[in-house]
Amino acid sequence: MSKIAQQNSSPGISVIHTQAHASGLQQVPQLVPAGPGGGGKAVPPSKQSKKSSPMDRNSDEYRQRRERNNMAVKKSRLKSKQKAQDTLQRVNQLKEENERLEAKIKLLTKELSVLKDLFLEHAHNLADNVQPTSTENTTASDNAGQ
Amino acid sequence: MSKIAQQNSSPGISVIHTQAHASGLQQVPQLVPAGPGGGGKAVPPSKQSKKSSPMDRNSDEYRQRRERNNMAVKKSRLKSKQKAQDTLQRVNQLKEENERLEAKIKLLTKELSVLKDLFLEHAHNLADNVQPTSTENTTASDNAGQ
DNA sequence: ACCCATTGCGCAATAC
DNA sequence: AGTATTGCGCAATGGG
Repeated sequence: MSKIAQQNSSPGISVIHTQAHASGLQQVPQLVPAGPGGGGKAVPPSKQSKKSSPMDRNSDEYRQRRERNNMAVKKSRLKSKQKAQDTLQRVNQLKEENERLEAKIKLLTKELSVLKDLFLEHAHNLADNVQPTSTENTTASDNAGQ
Repeated sequence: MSKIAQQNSSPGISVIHTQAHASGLQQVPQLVPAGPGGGGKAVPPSKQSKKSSPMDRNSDEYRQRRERNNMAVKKSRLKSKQKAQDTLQRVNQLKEENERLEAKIKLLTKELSVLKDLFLEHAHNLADNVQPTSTENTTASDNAGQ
C-alpha cells in the first residue's frame, strides 16, 4: 500500500488515450442509423445528431468532452477521498474530546461527593447541636441519592 | 443524488459483458505471435505467453480472470462504502455522547456551585455566630473559581 | 442546451 | 496462483 501504478501514459497531462484504455480494443465508429423514429418535435429544430447517435468517437468534441469529464471525475474522487479522511479525523477528535469530558465528569463527581459529605457532617452537627472538632462518622439517615 | 444508472445489462448476475463497456468498442483479438512455441523451461513450465504478450482477450482463462476480478472489485468497493458509512455513523454516535456528557457536566457544575454556596453561607454563619433563618446574600469573599 | 459533479462499472497494475 | 485495492477512463445521470 504505497506505490501507485500509473500504468498508462499520461504522466500528468495530455497524451490522448487513442484507444479504449490501454490495450487492443479497436475503436469502431459504428454510426448507427438510430432513426429517432418519428420524433419530430416542433420546437427544437436541432440536427438530432447529438443524442440519438452514438457520437463519433473520433470527433474532436467528443475527445474534449471526455477529457473534461475525466478531469471532473478525478476532482470528484479526490474530494470524496478528502472528505472521508476528514471524517476519520473527526472521529479521533471527538474521541479525544469525549475522554476529556469524561475525565472532567469524574473530577466533578468526586468534588461533589466530598462537598456533600462535608455538608452532611455539618447538618448532623447542627442537628445534634455539637461542635465540630474531629472527624465524624456519618450515621443513619444517610442517603445522598444519585 | 439518489437513483443509480446501471446502464449496461447485468441486472444482478451473469450476462458476460461481451464488449468493452456498453458501446461501440469492438474487441479485436489481436493475437500477437505469442506462439506458445516450445516453451520448455524445466521448473516453471509457463509458455512465456503470460507476461510478455498482451494475453489473448478471447482466452477462456482471461475472461475467467476478469470476471473474478470484477467480483472482487465490486466486493471491495461495497466494503469500502460500508466502512465509510460506519465511520459517519460513528461520528454521530460520538457527537451524541458528547452532548450527553456536556449536559452532565453542566448539571454537576451547577450542583457543585449550589453546594459551595451553601457551604460558604454556613461558614459565614459559623464565623459570625449567627443562626441561619432567612435567605442570605452571598457577599464578599465569594469566588467559586472554575 | 451546456457544463460540471457523481456514481456504477470494467480493466489493468499492484499489493498482499 | 488467487483475492483485495487502487488509479483510471467511460457512460449515464443528477443538478445547476
